[in-house]
Amino acid sequence: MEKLPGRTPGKATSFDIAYRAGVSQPTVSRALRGSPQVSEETRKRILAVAQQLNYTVDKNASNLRFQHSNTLALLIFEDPTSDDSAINPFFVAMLGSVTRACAQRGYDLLVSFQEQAGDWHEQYEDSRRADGLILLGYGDYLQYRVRLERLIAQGTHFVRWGAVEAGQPGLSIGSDNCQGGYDATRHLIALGRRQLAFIGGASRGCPEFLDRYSGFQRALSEASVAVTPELQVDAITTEEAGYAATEELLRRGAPFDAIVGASDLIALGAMHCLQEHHIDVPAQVSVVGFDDIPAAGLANPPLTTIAQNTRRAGEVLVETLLRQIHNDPAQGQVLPTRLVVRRSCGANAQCPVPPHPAARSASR
Amino acid sequence: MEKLPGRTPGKATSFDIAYRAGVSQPTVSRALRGSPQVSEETRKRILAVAQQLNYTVDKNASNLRFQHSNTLALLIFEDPTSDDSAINPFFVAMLGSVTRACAQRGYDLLVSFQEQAGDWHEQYEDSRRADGLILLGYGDYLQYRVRLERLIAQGTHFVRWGAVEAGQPGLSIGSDNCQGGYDATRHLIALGRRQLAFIGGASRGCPEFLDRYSGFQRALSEASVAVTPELQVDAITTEEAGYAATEELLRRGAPFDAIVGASDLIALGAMHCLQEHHIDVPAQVSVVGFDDIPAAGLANPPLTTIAQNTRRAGEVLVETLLRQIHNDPAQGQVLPTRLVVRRSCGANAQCPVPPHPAARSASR
DNA sequence: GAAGGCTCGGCATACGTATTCATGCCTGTT
DNA sequence: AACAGGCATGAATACGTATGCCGAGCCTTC
Repeated sequence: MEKLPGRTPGKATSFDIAYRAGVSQPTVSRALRGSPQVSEETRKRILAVAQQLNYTVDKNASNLRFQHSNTLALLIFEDPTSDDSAINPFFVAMLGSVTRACAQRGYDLLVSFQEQAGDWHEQYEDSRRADGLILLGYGDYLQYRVRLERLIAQGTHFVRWGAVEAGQPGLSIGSDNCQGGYDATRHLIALGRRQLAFIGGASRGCPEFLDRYSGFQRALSEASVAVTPELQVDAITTEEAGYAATEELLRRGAPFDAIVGASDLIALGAMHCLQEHHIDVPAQVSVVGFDDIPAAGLANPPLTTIAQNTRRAGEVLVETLLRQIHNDPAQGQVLPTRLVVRRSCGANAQCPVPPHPAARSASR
Repeated sequence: MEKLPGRTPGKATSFDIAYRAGVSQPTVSRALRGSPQVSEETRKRILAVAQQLNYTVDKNASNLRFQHSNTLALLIFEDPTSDDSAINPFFVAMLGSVTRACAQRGYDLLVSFQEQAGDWHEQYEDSRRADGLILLGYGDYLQYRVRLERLIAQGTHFVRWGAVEAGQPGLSIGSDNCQGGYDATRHLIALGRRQLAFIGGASRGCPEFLDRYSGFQRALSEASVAVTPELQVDAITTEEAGYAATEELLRRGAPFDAIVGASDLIALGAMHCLQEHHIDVPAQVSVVGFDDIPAAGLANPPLTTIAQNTRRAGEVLVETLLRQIHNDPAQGQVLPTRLVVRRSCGANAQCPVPPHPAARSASR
């Protein structure tokens, strides 16, 4: 069945090029893919025609032939906030980083928000649609464990962002949350704070928060500072939760001179609550967060925080996933964090309030 | 060529299902797609086998057959900031909204950041990879005009987010920037401010900013307030630029009691600069932004701003694009904005400082 | 001068799905 | 009883690309 010579109304195919260039379709394919089997002269002729016709390879056909999609899928698991603008800023940074890492390697990126209630059926579809999956979620993965094992049983390639734990199915990439929590706490202790509160998940399931808390604990015990149970409050990672948790803290009445937030959103909420109660940050209470989201630097005072290396994280996630896809040896990785000192902790104080090392108590 | 009965190591195909169910491949396809031509009994048998084998339709083959991809592409044009975390938060909200709108309609979403220097070649590829394109960019599109016209000539379906202007190639969806600028300015005037500064693009090319500025101008002239050239400063939409522009404003020495920022990032930068110079917001200077990014509500004081309806925007973008793809009549749209009053303007002041209507001058 | 190697390009085919056309069976009607 | 007609399904094919295999020239070499 020979292709008609007339300019097809739709997109040009390799048959159209072949006809115009006076060669066969396979030769066109070979020429465009740079096969050495095609003479330079023929190749040039074909390329000229292809350019003239604005030809591009049909990805669907190409993918079908190659049996892969040249696409990765980023699945973002998030609590159903119902408000679009409330996407966790940290995820956003990851999204940007993953996108660029994919582009660098010539992969397309499919993005999908997985409402927690969402049927995992989509994942299966995605698994045919993409060569591999990147799972991004702050929350605890325990509820997804069944899904993960199903993915593995199905032979789907995937990597997971989150706490790196033994016994978790699949490969995990994550920040060193424990060390981060430790660094943040040590910094506060070095500034003379002795009554430290921790907001966000001393007892909740989210593994990242647990790790950060354990770093917090370690720093305290190393400095021989007592851990006060009244100064531990749970919170999910929203500003509102941080605000509410801080009110709870104030209600309890135990004095504190520093707050470690398990995330920046929590820390920002805490800062607002304190300011609302006319408690000066950092003069009376130091605040430190975790993540280094954009809003952290924009806050007043700018928030001291533990930065996660999102750029590197995206690269490692993509690279690890690709190794897995290509059946190269791959393994989980723990990424270092970095303390970013701004003003909310009381160090670097360009504001008129010097960081007095003396212990303070929170006034109501 | 009959498919071998053995369990193929890779993914199950419709032939595998057919063999197990004792029917032919076309019947499987028909059954799964819900064709009335297949008897209920046969359908049930086929569905059972399909489920048992974890079968899903191969999207590449399906798309090839259907001649479409069931996928939309979101192209984000952004100044090369080199820092991933610096993705414009407004775009992020749009991304979330577009993602959900796509998911609702059963479309996949491909996301790609187009560095300004990036070769538009990618777009062509995308155009085969996706059924349509959503173009998202704050900047001025003039430099892309050639590209846009090329897209049209190529018959590519696309919609553009941005200022809705006559003469722009293609369909545009955008907020009513002019009205937004007007509302923000009127609000400040109603609060008694009379020396209003505008930061961000009175003269630059970005059409959105120009529209916002023209609304600013209209509000001033309606209230018979003079427009002071010394109080207009250009800035791109980053916090640093807003900060720098405000310093320039202070350097010029002309008194002002309010600042309209062409975007929230600019307004936040301005606020920081003022606070750095010990100028109280809102007591001495009111500040209003535009976009209502998450950081606006988190700032101190919380930023009064003009909110764009990102949720609706995503829906309209997707819907319009799909209409275009299906050759239904479609047209550009202007979306209403909404004034969100927080504290940075001086209204709603729960802080001890009442909004004195008396004119103030900025101290250095 | 003939044989072998090398270069280049065409033929056939496969990837997995969805539709058009053809076929056989069953039912109902005169 | 014979035929029309509807119904369920199978056979064939198309979507566009990429590659194994083979054949046709051409050059080299003894």
